[in-house]
Amino acid sequence: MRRIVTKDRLSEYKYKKGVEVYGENEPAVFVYQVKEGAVRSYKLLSDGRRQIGAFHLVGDIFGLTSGESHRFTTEAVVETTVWLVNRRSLEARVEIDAVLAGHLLRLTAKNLQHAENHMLLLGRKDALERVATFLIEMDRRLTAAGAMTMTLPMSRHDIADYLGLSLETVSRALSKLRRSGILSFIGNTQREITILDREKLFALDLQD
Amino acid sequence: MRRIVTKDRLSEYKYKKGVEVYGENEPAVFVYQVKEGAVRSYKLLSDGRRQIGAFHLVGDIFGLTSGESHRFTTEAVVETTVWLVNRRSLEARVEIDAVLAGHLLRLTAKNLQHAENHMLLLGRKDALERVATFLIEMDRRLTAAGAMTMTLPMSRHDIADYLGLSLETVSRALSKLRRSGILSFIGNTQREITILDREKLFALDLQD
DNA sequence: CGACTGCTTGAAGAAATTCAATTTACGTGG
DNA sequence: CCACGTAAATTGAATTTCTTCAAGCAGTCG
Repeated sequence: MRRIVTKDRLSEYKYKKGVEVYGENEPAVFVYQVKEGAVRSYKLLSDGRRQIGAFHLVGDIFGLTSGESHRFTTEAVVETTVWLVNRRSLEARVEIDAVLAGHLLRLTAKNLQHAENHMLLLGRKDALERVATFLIEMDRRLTAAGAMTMTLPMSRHDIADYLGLSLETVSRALSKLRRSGILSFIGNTQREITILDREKLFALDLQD
Repeated sequence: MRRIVTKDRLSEYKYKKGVEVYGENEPAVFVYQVKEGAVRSYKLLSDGRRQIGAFHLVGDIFGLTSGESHRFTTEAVVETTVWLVNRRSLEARVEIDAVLAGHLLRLTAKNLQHAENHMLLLGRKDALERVATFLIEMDRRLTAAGAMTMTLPMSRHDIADYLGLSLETVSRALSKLRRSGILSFIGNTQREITILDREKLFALDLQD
């Protein structure tokens, strides 16, 4: 796994399940990379409605912002270990290291691209399409090479708030995909999933 | 108005209403700035559903991407004049000009921030809240200082595809805001709007 | 073992979409 | 300059989709 700054002596930090890493509008002091676990980053409306903008999985860098403060709240989805780098020291290094500067720009651009695709999902896809897109994304990001199955770290509630749906609608969509033979739950948990028919799943995820 | 590269001899180009500037997945050759008019940038699903990710108004820079190709299609909303800069020459300049590099990074970060806020709108706000948020955004971006009224360049259909709604729902929300005395249409067009009660409008746009 | 959390499923309700009709504005050509 | 055809917007009614409310079940963790 590529770390943010390999030369640095990186601090490591552990967060228990559900614990906040940083809050929206807090000063951005550190940049983080997930060593183990998963993190959700979200915004809240004043009445409590929540929109998760992204899940950060093993290897992902998060907390990078060009402003002074964070624009999301982030929390550990499960027990999570992160590496962290002081933001100031990173910025200082950017001044002299053009390669690192390029890395950070491409990272921001990658985040932008994800957000752009997610706007299409949230604005124009129906519930089944959203869940299909989600499964394809997670399959790509957390199914080990050659493995048949993935273990979702997040709850139905988290998935719902990522997809702009209610948790019941997510559950119904997953049940529908299971009944139609596209996926199957493994063991006695509902978070271990095998994609049985990738063709059909891709067909539901209408290309843009 | 700050132009992309003031020292350059900038090319100018005109697009008639509805004409495409560039298509999604086309190689990114130019970076653009709106001199006059307005541009919409959008993604399509294969069955024609459209999600507009942003409107680019006078002064805005668009078409900047870190990849090789554009990730949106863009079209002139009305008769539009743009300045354009060759992307390669811009990148070459970035190598030596750290200030310009900083400008571009902050521009990408600004686009990201807009997308992040828009995800919250698309995922969690209801129709009236979306329209209120839209009006506040447009009021900020295109009401001249001191002016009481704004002229929207885009149709109800465009607004709908920006807000993830049907055009009828947008129309009904605007009518509701008019009936409740929050805004008023000027003249015989429905695109000139005066915000009569900013307080009430802001109250509908729940803070995050 | 038992409270609890997470998930599923059903039924009722709400919100937004679709279909449809009408009105109003707009541009073109006679 | 007016008439006509077209495009844009509004409004109502019917329908669809998703949400909310509710009940029940299973797995987990003290």
